[in-house]
Amino acid sequence: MNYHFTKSEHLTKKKEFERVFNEGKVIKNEFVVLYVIRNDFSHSRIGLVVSKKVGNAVRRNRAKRLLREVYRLNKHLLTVHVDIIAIPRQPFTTDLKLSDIEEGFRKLLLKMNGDF
RNA sequence: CAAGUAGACAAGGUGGUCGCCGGUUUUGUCUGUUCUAAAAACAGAUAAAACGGGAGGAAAGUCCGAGCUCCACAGGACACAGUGCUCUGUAACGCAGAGUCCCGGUGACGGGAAGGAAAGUGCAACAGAAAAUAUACCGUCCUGAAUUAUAUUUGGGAUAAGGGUGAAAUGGCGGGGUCACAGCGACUUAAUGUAAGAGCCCACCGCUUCGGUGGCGACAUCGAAGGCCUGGCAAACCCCACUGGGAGAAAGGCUAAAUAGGGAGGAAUGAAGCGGUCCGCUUCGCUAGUACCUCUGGGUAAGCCGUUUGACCUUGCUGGCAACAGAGAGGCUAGAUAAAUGAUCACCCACGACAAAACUCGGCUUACGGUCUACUUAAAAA
RNA sequence: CGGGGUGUAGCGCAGCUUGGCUAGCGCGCUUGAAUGGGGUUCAAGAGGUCGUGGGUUCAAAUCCCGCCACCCCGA
Repeated sequence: MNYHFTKSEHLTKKKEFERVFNEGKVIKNEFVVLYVIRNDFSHSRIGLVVSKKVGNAVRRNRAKRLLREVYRLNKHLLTVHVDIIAIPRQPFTTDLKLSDIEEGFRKLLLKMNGDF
């Protein structure tokens, strides 16, 4: 099982973000909103968007790290290759632990397998 | 014990598992160069392994000061902005150290944009006669005129010892002293007398000037003289002194890609650099529109360098009250770019606050839980 | 990274230049009058740490300094 998470699995370019936002589908639960679209690579990629409303730089970093970690540990559940943008929702606080959001995130990934 | 003042310190630790960023070494693969080719070497990319590294005291706010880069190796004048007790430190500062003076506190200690009000302009509500002018005004007294008179109105003169307001009224406070020098009011009287009271005199404090002593200096202190003649506000304009050219890492440089070529302007009193104005400097250009230059609009917008060795850190020594400086030895300590330093489990200390680099330093300010050290405590309470 | 602005009554604003007049205006709110009742109208009234902490001054919403929050602009 591959738990690595290298830079080629990040969304980086402004145009890539715009493509996902404009053309992707929206999937969400109580913690996170995902924009998803199929890509042409042999792997999936993810980008993170955290607004200033989440808090100061330390809290925003914490939110990004939690989302990155939950993706890293569960991406093997994906059977399709997609580009994802993840945005934490209002009840997302930095007091959360990984186990609090992991179950919901898995269900969203499994839902993608059926939709794409 | 409590309350308080000043300063210093660390910023959870250890281990396991799964990850992230960049560095060095080794190995593999691919590409390029040298070469006829291979091997080998070098360079680059990529993958794996090993080794060692990976946020702060404020990294924050962006409030000052510098380095660095480009514009003239940043020049002159004006404008504008900032600073404003003294000396020292520093690359520099609006910072720091040591002092002076003033203010606050019982005290340890803390705070102070602390130059100039006889250069000029301005301001001071309400109250008050008056707010900077010692004149006027009110009051009092004498006197002339009008009115039949008490009285009222009005002209002139005298009186500056009355006018009690205000944040502020010609320095403050205490003592002496004056009543035929001038003279307001009170009590008293036939005349008169009595007490209070300013000018006046003296002492002390303050102020100004001069001189002595100490200190690099701010200033302190001692003595003498002057009766004080020019009140307050410059965080009002201003004056004086000093400082400041502008833009900022999206600076700036290189490579790649893209330069279709739309619109406007230009002629020696020209355009741009030059982001307050003028001068000066530099570059380009000067009888014609097609070329050149400038502005505007549109397009491309990927990578590398800058980018971490620096006014650096540690350590003891020397000089200095100190800030700091000097020479010596040792060390290399993040370098990301949709943006790395994390997740989880166990144990321990006994629950960990505020908060994360973005070119780099020196400060300031603000946020914040804890540990330690030194010092202070009048009044009240135990 | 750089530049600018705002904060005053429940809401929207003025006053700040040149410090003092009572911190004012509109809407809203309360009470009363008028109406059979409501609206309109009229009268009276309540409601303010002038964002926050210091400083200058006799006196600060106003001047100066430090913070906080929000908004806008440029590259």
